[in-house]
Amino acid sequence: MNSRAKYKTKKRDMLLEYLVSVRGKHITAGDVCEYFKAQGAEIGQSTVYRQLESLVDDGLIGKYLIDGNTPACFEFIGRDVQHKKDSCYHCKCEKCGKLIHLGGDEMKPLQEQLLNRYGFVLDPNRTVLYGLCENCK
Amino acid sequence: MNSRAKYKTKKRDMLLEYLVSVRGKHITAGDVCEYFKAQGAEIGQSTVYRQLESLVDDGLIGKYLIDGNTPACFEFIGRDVQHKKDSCYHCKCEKCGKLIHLGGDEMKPLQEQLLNRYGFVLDPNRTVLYGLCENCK
DNA sequence: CTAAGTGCAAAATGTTTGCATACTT
DNA sequence: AAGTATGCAAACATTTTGCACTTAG
Repeated sequence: MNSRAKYKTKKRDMLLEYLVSVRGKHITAGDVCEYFKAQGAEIGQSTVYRQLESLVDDGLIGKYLIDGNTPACFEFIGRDVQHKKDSCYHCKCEKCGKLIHLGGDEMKPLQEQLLNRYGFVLDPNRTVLYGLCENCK
Repeated sequence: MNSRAKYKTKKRDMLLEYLVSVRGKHITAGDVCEYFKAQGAEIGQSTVYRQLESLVDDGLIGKYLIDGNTPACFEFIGRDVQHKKDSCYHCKCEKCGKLIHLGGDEMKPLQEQLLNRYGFVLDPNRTVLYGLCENCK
């Protein structure tokens, strides 16, 4: 939780580049390891975990927790503050596991209401809306 | 996800009773084990996990995830539909743990929007809005 | 040269599972 | 009696850590 990058390293760049290339998808630490292993350009798993954490701290990627039995997911956010503010709440179907990404605008009213009424600031990264999707309900 | 109780057992009752007695608090599987160990009335950890899961499936308790490095939390919800309706959604502060209970009306707009736009039905018992409270932000 | 990053293997953590035994109905 | 619950120990999966080595600045 306090691992800002100080050096610009090759592995870090590769990692970020990969996350950018799959922008919009949810990627686990395992996915990352697998991907690079397949490329022949292996990155040690400790490095993967440490750099992912660091990228989160630097605000370049987001970390999402869908449920307890699923590994943490990471996703490129962007470098521009604009985009960050709005990014990504998620709905998860309790039955089939389907994920729905929400645009920031969809949560904005609730966000503001909670702020005004309780002084509560919603955290997009930790908040998952559970329920049943179209097909499962 | 499919472990409804078929028998009424002593251990299950003890577990539920405990959850009721600490109603409003978030309890982990570890907390449960510890508590009963301290009582001398030990319950095996597999039983704790299995019964907690079963109680969730039966809708008597809720399961919440604070973050990836923290174990899953459980909390008594209630047996009566009445109470369920009222207890609805809640916000939890990631820092101090403070819980804010929301009235159903506060979530209604979002609920309806998700339904209309995605056919997604929110589950109040399973959904926790995480963020920072007034004092912690 | 110094501080930071890397990789390995080992540990820590939280949760699940196989199986023999005990309990509910 | 038949089916379920329990407890143990072992298995699992994910993530973290200690330490020697390498690399960036």
